[in-house]
Amino acid sequence: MSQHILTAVAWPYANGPRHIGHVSGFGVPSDVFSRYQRMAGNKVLMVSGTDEHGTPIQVQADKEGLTARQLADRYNRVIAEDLTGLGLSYDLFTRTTTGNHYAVAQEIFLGLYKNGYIFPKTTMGAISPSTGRTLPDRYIEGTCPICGYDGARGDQCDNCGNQLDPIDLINPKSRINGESPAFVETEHFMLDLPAFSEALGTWLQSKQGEWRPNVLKFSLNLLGDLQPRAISRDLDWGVPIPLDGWRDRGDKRLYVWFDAVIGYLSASIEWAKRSGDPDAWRQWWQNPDARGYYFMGKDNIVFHSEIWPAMLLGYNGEGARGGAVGSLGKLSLPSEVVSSEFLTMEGRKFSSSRQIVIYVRDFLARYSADALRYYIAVAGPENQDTDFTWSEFVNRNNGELVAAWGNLVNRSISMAAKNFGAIPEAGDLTDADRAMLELSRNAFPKVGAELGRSRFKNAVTEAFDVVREANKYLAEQEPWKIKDDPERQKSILHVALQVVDDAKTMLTPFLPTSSNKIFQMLGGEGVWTGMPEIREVNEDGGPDYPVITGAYDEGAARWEHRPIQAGVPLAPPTPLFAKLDPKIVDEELARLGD
RNA sequence: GGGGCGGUAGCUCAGCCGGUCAGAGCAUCGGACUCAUAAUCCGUGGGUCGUGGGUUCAAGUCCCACCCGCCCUACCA
Repeated sequence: MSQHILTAVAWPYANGPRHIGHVSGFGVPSDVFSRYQRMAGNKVLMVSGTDEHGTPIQVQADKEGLTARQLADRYNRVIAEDLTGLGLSYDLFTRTTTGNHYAVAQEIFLGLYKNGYIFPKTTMGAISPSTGRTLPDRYIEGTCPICGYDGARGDQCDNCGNQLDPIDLINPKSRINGESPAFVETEHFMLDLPAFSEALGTWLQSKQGEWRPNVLKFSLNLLGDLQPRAISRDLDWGVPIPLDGWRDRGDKRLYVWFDAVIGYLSASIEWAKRSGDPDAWRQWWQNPDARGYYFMGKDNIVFHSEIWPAMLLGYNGEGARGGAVGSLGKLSLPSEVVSSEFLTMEGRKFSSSRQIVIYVRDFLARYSADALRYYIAVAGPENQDTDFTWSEFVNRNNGELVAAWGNLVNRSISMAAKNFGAIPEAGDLTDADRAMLELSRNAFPKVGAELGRSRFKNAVTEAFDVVREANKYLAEQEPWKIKDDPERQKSILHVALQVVDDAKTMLTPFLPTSSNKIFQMLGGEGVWTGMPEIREVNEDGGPDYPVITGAYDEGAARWEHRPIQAGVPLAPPTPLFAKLDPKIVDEELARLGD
């Protein structure tokens, strides 16, 4: 019954703090999913970390006079704090610059190499003459050979829209330092993706009807046109290539995406080591009954539905060339790739450089994590691009979180506390009482089913139906009017509090902080649902680094109706959610750049 | 250029295999109520479902073309 569920969450790139667009795609959905699965009794392993290699981090570090490692250290911590502040329940949120990650990435490379799925090839590529580093196409600009536009990038001309090869640009210049790029022959390792097209096709076909159709169609379509893909770069920042003659070279590293996707596995292994059972990760990666769910924004689909599965197939010896299973043993492919669309900001794309952005930490400094989590769950880019507006945020917060849900909790507990000082006993139940209780209990399987298939909007809507029904029930029963019949009053309030408790349970994946408070208000002892914490760790006495982890299994939260106990003392409640002054809309809009 | 997704009430969005699918929440307007953070409850108006064709007894729902937005297009991550 209990299943092992791997929640693999996209790795944020450590070149800046995260904004709410980032966390709406991978962060909140993956956490809602994981919290639900834990409550449903499954064994969840939720892993991620910061992705810290690659050219952009090196470039930014150079600009700031730091080493790449120093820059990565800074943003690794900032991002860990952002995600912890949101209450994202990672079992381990680590980073790609650990010795463990290097070792696992190299092991996967070697497994693929031994099976013949990685081969060397000499290609022409642009490098920066002064540093010898790969100059990615997008870092080169010049005059478009087709339309004559001056600001064309190496990969594409923004003016005429044509795709370009940087070697064809007239007067190519590096966008990093203005120098002319050198086009040189350079040897790289290629991942033989065409060798997996058949195996990938079979695998993807088996997901028909299970995955969100946009992800599946997109992925199937790519199969016809798979090309070998370079998985190394001319760069000194990254995971060394684990082959004789290459290992010690300062100028060749694995391509950042190749090592980043391996992070799901290396983080699982690191988690197992830290848990005291170094083999514990195998339950999620090698048990055929385990399920792996990968959460990301739509721009990452190809890496999770094509490249990472191909790497796993190759490591398992399951591509067209066959081969042996690697020394870690056979590894499971994703069960589902859950992709979000994009969030826009007041009708425009998020842009850090143009200040069209709201960073998670700034948001959390002024508003609560639950308010943001609720907004993302109910109005986020689950199936299509959606727009974040401050006025919509205030409306949702004040009208739904505060007025409908917060007020239901407040009015119910307040009335019971004032009149009885405790959870009252229920007497004889009327049809209306029973109907209310039944509606609430019946919502558990309905909301749970939606959560299990990552339909978060449907889930939160179903849960809120219970809230609305409860407000309606109170309006109809009018317990405040029947002071002369305390027994009837007790029954009504008992029912109301029971429904509050049920709704609190069903909203826990979305609103963990406030659900913990309600649990305590109703006399619960200990922790209801665990919250993440940052812990300083190291590897074999090396430098400390922060990880996110938590004791989520210690919480009492279960996905089930929990009878409340009559007689538990109740104190007058304090409001759960802050009502927002509509003036903040203009204040926040003034903070955005134009 | 090629591929994918989206374009549904003022706003944010649901609508799987074609036939109570023209919806929800908020906002508007009218009423009720006072336990509660002036919260809640009842009622109400509002959409030629991007445009133009087509298939069908029947189409937001299938097909074609076009327009707009977003993503990918393999050296951004």
